[in-house]
Amino acid sequence: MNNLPKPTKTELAILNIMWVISPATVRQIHEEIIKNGKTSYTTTLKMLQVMHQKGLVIRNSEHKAHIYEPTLTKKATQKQMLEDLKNRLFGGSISSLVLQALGTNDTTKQSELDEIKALLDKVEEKS
Amino acid sequence: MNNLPKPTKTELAILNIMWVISPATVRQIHEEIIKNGKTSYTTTLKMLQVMHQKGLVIRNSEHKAHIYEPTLTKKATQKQMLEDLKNRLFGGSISSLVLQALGTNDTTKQSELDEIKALLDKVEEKS
DNA sequence: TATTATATACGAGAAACTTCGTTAAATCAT
DNA sequence: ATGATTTAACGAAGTTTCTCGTATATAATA
Repeated sequence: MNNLPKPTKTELAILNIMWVISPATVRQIHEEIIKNGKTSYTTTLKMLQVMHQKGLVIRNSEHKAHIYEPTLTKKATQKQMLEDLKNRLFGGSISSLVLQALGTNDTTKQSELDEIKALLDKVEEKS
Repeated sequence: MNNLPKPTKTELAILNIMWVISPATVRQIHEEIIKNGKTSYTTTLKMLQVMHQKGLVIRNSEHKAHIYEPTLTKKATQKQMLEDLKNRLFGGSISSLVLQALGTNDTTKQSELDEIKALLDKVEEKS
């Protein structure tokens, strides 16, 4: 169980960058951000300060340029947000969510299908 | 392709009620809402007015008490929000999302597993 | 050491979301 | 018809989220 708030839209965009390049300075993160659109450096800085305040990222302040890192892994965040969506829109049923997800999609690779099947078998064994 | 904004947290809570009892008046929807927590009637009314403004609900104003209904079905909204989550947190890969969802969960019913498998086979045939 | 560059902190404004009170109109009951 | 009830409309205040400028401190460099 984690206690952290769900990241907002903008926070999630920043986390996505951090999961690739962190640990990183604000400058490094900001360089990535401005590849898709204008933003001030101080905007990025403020976002990270707020995220730190919320506990979404941890930081090392030993040096002048602080080093930031996500508190949760990408996988843990995926789990958290799937859980949230499941509860708020799928009546708490993960299989309902999965069914809808599979039904929606029409371009799943064979290798991925196999992976899903394998996982299904594993889940099945446990019951 | 639909053009509607993603419903906010509170809007989604209202939509969940409407998918069960709509078409419905503000009063009817509000009665459901106050079953879990206090809210003023005018708050519910305002939410519905804003949702109508955004196109999330349609309404019939022939009578004094307007009749509201969601614009999209629950299924269409599920699809929309899964699509959004997929793009923002799963690099656009639905199978990655499904794998994570199945891995997270440990209480899937056998009947649901069978349903998922059947759907997988169907998806597979199309390739 | 003095100047310049780079970083953090902070506050304030803009924008989106949520809540609620007041007003006025329509409907109902007496 | 008159008064009470129910409803919609509206504006405004409270919250959260996002953006940015200014001030200040630290580090680099000339």
